Amino acid sequence: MAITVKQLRAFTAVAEQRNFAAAAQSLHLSQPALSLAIKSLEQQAGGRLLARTTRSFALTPEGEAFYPVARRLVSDWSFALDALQQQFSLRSGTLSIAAMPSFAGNLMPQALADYSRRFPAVRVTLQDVIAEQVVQLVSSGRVELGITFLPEQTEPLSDLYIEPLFKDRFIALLPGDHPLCQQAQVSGAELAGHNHIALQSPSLVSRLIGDQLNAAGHPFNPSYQSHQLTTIGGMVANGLGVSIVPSFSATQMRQLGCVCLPLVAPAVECTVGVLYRRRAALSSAAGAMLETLCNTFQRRTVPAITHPQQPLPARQQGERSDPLVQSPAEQFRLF
Amino acid sequence: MAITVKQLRAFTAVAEQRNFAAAAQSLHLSQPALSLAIKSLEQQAGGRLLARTTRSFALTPEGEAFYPVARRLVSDWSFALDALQQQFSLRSGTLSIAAMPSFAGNLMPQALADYSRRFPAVRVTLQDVIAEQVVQLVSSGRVELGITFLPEQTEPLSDLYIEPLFKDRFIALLPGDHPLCQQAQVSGAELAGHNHIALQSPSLVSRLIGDQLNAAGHPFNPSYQSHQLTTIGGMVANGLGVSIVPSFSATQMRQLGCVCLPLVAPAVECTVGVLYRRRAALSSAAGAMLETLCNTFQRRTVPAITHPQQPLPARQQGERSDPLVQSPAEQFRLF
DNA sequence: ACAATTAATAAGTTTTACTAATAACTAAGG
DNA sequence: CCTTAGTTATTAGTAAAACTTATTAATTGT
Repeated sequence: MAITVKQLRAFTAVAEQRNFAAAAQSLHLSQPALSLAIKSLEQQAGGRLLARTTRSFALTPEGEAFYPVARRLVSDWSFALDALQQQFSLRSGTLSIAAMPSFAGNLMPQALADYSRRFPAVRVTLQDVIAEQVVQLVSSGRVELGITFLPEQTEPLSDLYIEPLFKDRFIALLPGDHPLCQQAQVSGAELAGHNHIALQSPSLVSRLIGDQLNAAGHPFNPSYQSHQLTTIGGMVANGLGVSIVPSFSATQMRQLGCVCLPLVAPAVECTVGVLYRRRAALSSAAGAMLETLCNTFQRRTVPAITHPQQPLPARQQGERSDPLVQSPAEQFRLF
Repeated sequence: MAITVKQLRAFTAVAEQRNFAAAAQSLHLSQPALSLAIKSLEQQAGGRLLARTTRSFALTPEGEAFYPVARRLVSDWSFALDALQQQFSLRSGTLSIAAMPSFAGNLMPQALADYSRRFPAVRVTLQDVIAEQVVQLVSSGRVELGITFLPEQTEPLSDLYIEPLFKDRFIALLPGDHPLCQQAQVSGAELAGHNHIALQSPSLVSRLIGDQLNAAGHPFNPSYQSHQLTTIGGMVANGLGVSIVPSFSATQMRQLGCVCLPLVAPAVECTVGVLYRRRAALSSAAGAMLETLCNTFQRRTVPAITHPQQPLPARQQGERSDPLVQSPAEQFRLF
């Protein structure tokens, strides 16, 4: 027993059309239903809004005063709820994500292209920041998704969820004129004698590399550091030293004049994954991006993941079957 | 199947209390009902708003974005409908009425006092204008009620409704030192030889007076005219002539120094009534004023009305039994 | 006064909303 | 790892409401 949206719609329709039967039709209602709706509205309001007889029609002074108010209420209502539905159906909205620079520059574009082709109305903000900041941005809630290397075990990822994408095998970066370039691959031992150029250290990535090299008995003491992948590429290309970088930056590195060779003994590997706070709390826009990332990268070369991983069901844009259900197997927590 | 106000209230309550059971209680609902309301809201919106598990609670990004919107919608809704109910229950609102000056100055105050005692929150605007303008203001809709003398028959009152209040017998106005003042009453014949001072002429009132005097065989040719009753009183008091005015201005006239005597042979009578456009189209504020006027004046001295007239049922302020019903006998149309 | 038009009412059915009871799920504690 | 406590979801049954068709009442123009 409260005034409903339907009743206000009924009122505005009748006030506009000045005729119950016509208004009822435009509301897809029978005329008696409309009569009852108006009657109920008037009872709850405490007085008449429509001065109606069978042959004449007018608004009461109260009705006259209330009509624009009702119109406004109804239109605000529709507008707000349309906007909400639009957000869910990805016909609008914004998405903030963060990715480590190597990924943002080399792999992200193809996922972004796919995504924005499917959801052209969603505005995407991509921040390329170093791995540590990716984690920070996600856990502080300033971005919804973060893409970075996943620490192998028991790292301070607090209560973030992860979605592994693929395991990347790092590659050795050599100057074009370096003797090792003649080989088909390079070992940790062969790199040991050279100057190492690393991304800023201490950092997640350089620690990952260092750990794995050290575990194999090779020292890792970078001589130079840079924040930018392109700088590293340039330094290596100009003979300042060698470096170890993710394989997916190979194209970029070759363009800078480096030679890229597989790194073996030890093979330095690291898993790239997506971070987020709570699976259920992802926006539709973020959920769709996560799905796009999985579709694009999870069935990649090395299906390296320890957990059995099945790709997300391809949730189509038009399909609205039941976006609320989600397969529980999709999600798991770190440690 | 549409999003309802109740659902949005449910959403805001849960979002605020972060707990279904508590929110359900504050909404006077059972917890399952609230669950269903939220579920239905989410289904119609197209996605989740609340990221809830049995142990954790959060808003999804969409829910976070929608919460202030929902709050606003709900509060606008409540505000607008409260205002409407207030208007009907006469706890706010405005009322515009017009009355001819003699009534506005002499009788209206007591009705106004009663009204504003009962409905102190209603703002009343009273225009005192000549009879013709009263009719104009009512029929143009610029005031809701008009109080004036009613033309006896078939006058151009277009489609206005009337509520007769009482029949007033006009009185003769004489200078204090006039020989006729010694009499208990004055006849038309006795006034015939004197200068007549009338309200502006041609006007409804002076024509009414003239018609009735002429019908009795007495000439009526006013020598002076004035727009103001007080001016007429002053002129009569100073011996410029005699006049015929409504009896209810007697007090005012005596204060100005005139002598008031009953006018007989012919007794000039005219009915004072309330005009309005459509009974059903009266605002609550106007309806209450009409009722007040009837209560105050209809059971007065001369119950002169031709139509059988029963006073309006005293509709009390607090009583809200059924303000929509109205006894059909209360209303009738002129011609 | 009658016919035509329009709103209100009545009766019956379908749909919706609610409650109580129960199940399912999550996180904490043993 | 299992249990327990606390919380939400589901189910089933019932009460209420909203809707539709058919009918009645009322008003205005002829």
